[in-house]
Amino acid sequence: MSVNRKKLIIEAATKSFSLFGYKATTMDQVAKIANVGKGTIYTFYANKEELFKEIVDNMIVEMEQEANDAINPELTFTENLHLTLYRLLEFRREHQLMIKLFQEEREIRTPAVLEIVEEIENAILSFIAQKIKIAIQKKYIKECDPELTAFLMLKMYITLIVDWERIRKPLNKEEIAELFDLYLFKGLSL
Amino acid sequence: MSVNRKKLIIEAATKSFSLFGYKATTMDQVAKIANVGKGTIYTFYANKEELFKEIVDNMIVEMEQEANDAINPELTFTENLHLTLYRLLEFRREHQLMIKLFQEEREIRTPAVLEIVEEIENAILSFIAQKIKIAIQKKYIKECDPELTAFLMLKMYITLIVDWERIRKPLNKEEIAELFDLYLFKGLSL
DNA sequence: CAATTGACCAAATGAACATTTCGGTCATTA
DNA sequence: TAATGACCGAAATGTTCATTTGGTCAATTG
Repeated sequence: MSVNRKKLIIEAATKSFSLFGYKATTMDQVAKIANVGKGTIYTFYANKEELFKEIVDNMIVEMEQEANDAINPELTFTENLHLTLYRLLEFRREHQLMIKLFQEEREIRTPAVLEIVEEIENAILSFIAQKIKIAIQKKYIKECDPELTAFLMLKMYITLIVDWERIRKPLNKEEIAELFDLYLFKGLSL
Repeated sequence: MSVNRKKLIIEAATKSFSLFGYKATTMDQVAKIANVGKGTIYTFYANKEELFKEIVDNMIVEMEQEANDAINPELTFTENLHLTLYRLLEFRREHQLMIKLFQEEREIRTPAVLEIVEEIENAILSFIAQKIKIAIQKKYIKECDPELTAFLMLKMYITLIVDWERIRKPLNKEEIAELFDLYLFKGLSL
């Protein structure tokens, strides 16, 4: 074997999906970028969707590493949670593939992309839920449903960062941290 | 004047928009239901969109009455807030026009409907923001940005009722009240 | 004469058909 | 035996044309 063709294909596919999204990426294109015959792709992956899934799964693994790296054991749970979520959202903003996918999800609604975006959301959710479970065990926070809490946290974060930006001026890192802390942890009641 | 033609037109249009949505409602249809010449509609409204706006504005007024009726001065601010939001969401679920509009917003994306749905959301938001301002003044809750808080509350409520229902079993009225109270008012910190 | 009407028009819509694109196969090749 | 790219059919896309529909206005009505 002269070169690792599978690796070439993965690299080419990652590049193309990131640049053009799922729908606009053709198998011919991937084959061409990878300098590989189109049929070769089908010796490794049964179809376009499977190839896509491989690329996205790689990305999810990277995301989890990214998130874990953000955690600093010397800081409080709240601070760490915020750092982690923020890192994930920054990651999303930076990461070409992520951006293309979320765009494609709302604009084009390709079924394969809808499915995958849901998978990504689930990966993020179970990651957060995991951390919440530990926090409850260690009595850092009140007793609560970890999954529902994770869900609410993610939605709230997205609301603060993405949705609010659409109608008012965007909030910076510190403001978001403060608000997140006020609303979810301290609570509004006096 | 034998009959109030404007009233006939409003009733016919309300019926048709509620039943078929904005796009699927034709001016011929409205004229026919109202037993009125099509041209007569144009003596009262410049175009279809204006007629639509009249109908929706009526609905918003009804919604505000509905919400205000839900308020019971003997209950706490938190309880009242919950009752109000819940009533609004129930209202939305019950009200034909509201349902059709929200459907049309995500499925057909008629520009006129997108605009109007935004207007409805704004009406709800300023209503909540109003109540929050009073609550801050009266020291019922902590100092905070009323608009952002209203925005977050609405999104959180929708998350709990609509979004969560899509992935897990739906929450009932009491559960939602409890969660809303836990997360937003009491806070998670110990 | 003021209010009302519906035939009429231009623009938007969508059905039907033609054309192109693209995922996936497989006979051929190295 | 691994790799390839010409080829196939289905699905997406583009095109044409008949129908629908928002809006106008001359005729009509009371």
